[in-house]
Amino acid sequence: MPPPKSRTRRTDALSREVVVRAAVELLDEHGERGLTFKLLTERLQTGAGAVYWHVANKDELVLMAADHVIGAALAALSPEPDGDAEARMRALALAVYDTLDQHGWAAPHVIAVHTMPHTMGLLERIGGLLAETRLPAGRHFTVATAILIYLTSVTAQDAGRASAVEPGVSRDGVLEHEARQWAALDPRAFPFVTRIAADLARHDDREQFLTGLNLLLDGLRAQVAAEHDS
Amino acid sequence: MPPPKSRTRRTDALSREVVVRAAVELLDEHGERGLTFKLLTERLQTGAGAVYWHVANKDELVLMAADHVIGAALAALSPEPDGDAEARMRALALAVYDTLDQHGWAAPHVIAVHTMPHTMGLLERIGGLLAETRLPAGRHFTVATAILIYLTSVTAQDAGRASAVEPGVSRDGVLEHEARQWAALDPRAFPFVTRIAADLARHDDREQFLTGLNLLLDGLRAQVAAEHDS
DNA sequence: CCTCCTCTGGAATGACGTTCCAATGCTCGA
DNA sequence: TCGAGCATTGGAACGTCATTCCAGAGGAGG
Repeated sequence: MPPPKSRTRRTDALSREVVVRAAVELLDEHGERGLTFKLLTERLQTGAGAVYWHVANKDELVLMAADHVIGAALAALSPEPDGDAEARMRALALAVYDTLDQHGWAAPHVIAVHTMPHTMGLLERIGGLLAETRLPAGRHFTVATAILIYLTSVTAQDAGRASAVEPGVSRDGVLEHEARQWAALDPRAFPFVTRIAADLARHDDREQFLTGLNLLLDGLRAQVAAEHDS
Repeated sequence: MPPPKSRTRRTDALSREVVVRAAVELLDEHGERGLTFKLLTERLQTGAGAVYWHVANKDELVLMAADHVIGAALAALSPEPDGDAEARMRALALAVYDTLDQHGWAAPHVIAVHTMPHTMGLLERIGGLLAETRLPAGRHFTVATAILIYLTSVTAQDAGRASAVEPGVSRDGVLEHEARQWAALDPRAFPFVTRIAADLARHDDREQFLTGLNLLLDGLRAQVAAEHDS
């Protein structure tokens, strides 16, 4: 135990890294709303001023925490799996999906700024796979960002449902309730929504993510083929 | 002018509708962070208690404001345009994109809950167009929600960049700064990102949205064709 | 040993969302 | 026409939070 009371320099030095890691822990435990400087300083056994010496403000802290999570996901993935570019794209996307699903607060922040180091690493991975296809280079930017956006935002959507309200209701509970609302609509005004209400209650988030991703990848393949024909 | 001072019932009655409309105004003017009950009660010439009589809390208010915006966008679109289902899908998506682009705060909330009345209206429109294609009914739910999610989340991304910091920097300024950061990376570690850095500065959000949407629609057409072959 | 400079802890501040409550006038039955 | 009850209002009060401020403590370098 380091000297406990005196207003002195600590041996277990504070640092950006330490603060961010503690923030990730608290975000995982309590969600974005539950991350407060009170909790953070308690866990770090320090005061607000010390934390503010290392990070500019709460926004920046959350941003760095989200980037930290993406970095961990990419690091855990390092050995490139086998298969063609499309299969590896799917594997990459699913790995990131699973990570963001575990850290429900992170997804909305991943693409908030384009210059977070690990977000750029993720985009680099996507782009590297894209470069293996015969998609014209002029479209690489658009397609890569479309995939990145789809990935992060669908996850944000799924995770938001999971952690919307703290305890009491499960993800399934929310879905069932929403599905009942859909089913109760007037079928003449809402023929489509009433028809698919059951699908909402039954669907699996991860599987649906994959279906949408396949839609994107099929579109990509179709565009490559069309380009090649003409 | 109604009686100005006495703590009395007003002739220009408060109502959910009035409160939500005022909230939309303030959100447009000051963004989500700038919407406070102080500003709201000042504009409505009332007190906090009166507002809380009509809405449960700030979260619900923002949700209703976002739904209000979607409702306005759908209403302005009512006459169905010509063309096949795919063309009309594009027109619908672009109209909603433009509306959400004008109300930068709204997009993240549109799909936060599946039971907002006008969100369901939007899904109904998408589904109606989907039903005209030969996509098997079993996939309608997944594809429709994939399109809805793409629509709202790309808009959220674009709008976030526009209104991230209040004044001082334009959308172009942010993009240019981000592009410079990309270009400054080590090309050996980030061959892809450095190569497309110029595209980031040059790209048009709306056009890119359309490209991604076309990717989805091409994928849809390819899947329909494949289904029909087998 | 003295002097910056880095880093720390906690007190103080101001803004905000939300709750509470006394007061008011409309509505409706008598 | 009158009174009771109820929907509605305005604002004061409260607790929480992010952020700022500051007085100091150690280490590094002269």
